[in-house]
Amino acid sequence: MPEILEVEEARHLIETRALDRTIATVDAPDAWYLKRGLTGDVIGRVLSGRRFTAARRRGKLLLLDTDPGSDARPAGDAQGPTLGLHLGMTGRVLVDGTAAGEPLLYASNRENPAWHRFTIQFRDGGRLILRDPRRLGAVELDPDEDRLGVDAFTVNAARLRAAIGNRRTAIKAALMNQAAIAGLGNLLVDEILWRAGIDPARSAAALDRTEQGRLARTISTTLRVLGRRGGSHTGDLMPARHPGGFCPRDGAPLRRDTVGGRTTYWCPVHQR
DNA sequence: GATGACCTGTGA
DNA sequence: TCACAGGTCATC
Repeated sequence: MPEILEVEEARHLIETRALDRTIATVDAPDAWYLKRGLTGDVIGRVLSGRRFTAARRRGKLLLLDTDPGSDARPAGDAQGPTLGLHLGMTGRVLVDGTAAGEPLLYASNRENPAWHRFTIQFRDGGRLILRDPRRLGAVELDPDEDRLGVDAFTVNAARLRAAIGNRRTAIKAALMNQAAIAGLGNLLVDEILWRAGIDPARSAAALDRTEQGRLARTISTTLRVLGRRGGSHTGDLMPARHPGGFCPRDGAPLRRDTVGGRTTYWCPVHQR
């Protein structure tokens, strides 16, 4: 389940393995996967001959900058377009056959070429693949980065207050709103609110200053701790996050509700 | 602001 | 056989 931590792993993989390699061809067999009118022909023409110069990330959106390319193109372009990659729910990036964080898994037979929604073939023979069984990811060109709010890794108390301080919606829904704070998904938000001791259904605007500060620190700490552990699924709440589960902190039966349209596990004893 | 559709693999 | 998972977007 790619949330900000998994996307960051993918970004790092691309940064260390896929920059400065000339693109030969692009294989985009799934037209539905290309957004905003983009076609396989266009993306192939636009990217061939260029190299990725930087791998950036804003929230869950991967941003790959390109160089001007060497072929006949309008002179004076300082750089080429930016490729935007969304991993959706099941998307993973592979560079030369390896995926971020899972060096051995893809050596198994859990590989299906039909899941390769987008492939970049480099002239050196290697390739970057976006593998996505459920097709909820996306590829676009020059995405609008400003549709996303402040990146969750940079949240502090002041930014949190500015982003969601006066929203009337449930705090969980506010934290998952990518236009407010970019990067947090269902699992991370449940873990964060559980750690911070905040009821996910409370109005975001109802949090006082103390709670805002605690929540901001918890977001920061949780991202760093779970990032070191290996991803969104390594949270302390995760093993108990199933029907009949008990709170790992105080042993109370967890509640399972729908908040912000998503399945939510939380502890009615210490989350208030 | 809230809800459902999109899509398909997984597990009960 | 079917509910469920979940990021995002259109629509209510």
